[in-house]
Amino acid sequence: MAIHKKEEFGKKEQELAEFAKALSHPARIAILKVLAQKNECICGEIVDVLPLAQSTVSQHLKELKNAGLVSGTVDGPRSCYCINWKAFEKFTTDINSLFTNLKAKNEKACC
Amino acid sequence: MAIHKKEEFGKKEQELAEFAKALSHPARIAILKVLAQKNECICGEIVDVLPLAQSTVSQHLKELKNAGLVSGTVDGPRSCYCINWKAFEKFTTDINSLFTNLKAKNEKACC
DNA sequence: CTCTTTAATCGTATATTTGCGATATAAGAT
DNA sequence: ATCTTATATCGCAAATATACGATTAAAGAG
Repeated sequence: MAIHKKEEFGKKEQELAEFAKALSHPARIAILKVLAQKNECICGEIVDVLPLAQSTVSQHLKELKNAGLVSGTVDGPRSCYCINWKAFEKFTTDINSLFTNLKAKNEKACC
Repeated sequence: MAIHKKEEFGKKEQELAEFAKALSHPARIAILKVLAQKNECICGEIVDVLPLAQSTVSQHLKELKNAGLVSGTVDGPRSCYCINWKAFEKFTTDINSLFTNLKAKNEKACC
């Protein structure tokens, strides 16, 4: 039991869910916020700002990278990250295309 | 160890993360899609459409309800659910206010 | 009242996430 | 070559999430 059934849903649903999962932890939201504010893509400065160990932050960054929300390059002894704005736009667009345009049709909620 | 530290982040971050978590499973996305399409708020019809057991669907609905994305009322022997569009708007607005307006300032990504 | 239908909840197994310390890796500095 | 600095990765413990069957609860049908 408990074999996860995520694969049995539509591609769009899976994609959106993956994006959402990347945003589903306050630490990752906070990381994105830092990256958005500082234009020069930070790295270990994030560790200083967050209440988490270096290894944990590194893990969160990896997840954001895997989800495509962040890109990172090695810069000498340190790593440089920044937000992938395109992926962000895709995310909000996908949400809207799934729900918000349907909203127009039937605004009158029944409960 | 492994005491979760979600509380140590800002309120906004936590709120956004909670919304995102609710959307972080394809089953819940699929449920919202069904609710958005059928104007009359469905209940067990969702079970027929999804590849999941009744109890599992009920659990997912509960999570959506807890996150405020869905509202439900009892209607005789059955339950009636529908989307809370206001919460949805708040979600997309919050995402935008956190990131998208920052984007305008520094479009030129460095990596 | 009893039976059926519909949905929520409980108990449980398994999978995944979160978090940290320790270790490894990689590059610049001395 | 050695030492430092900056990150990533490994291994583990604890917490959560996912899924299901069984049971419970609640209301309409007979």
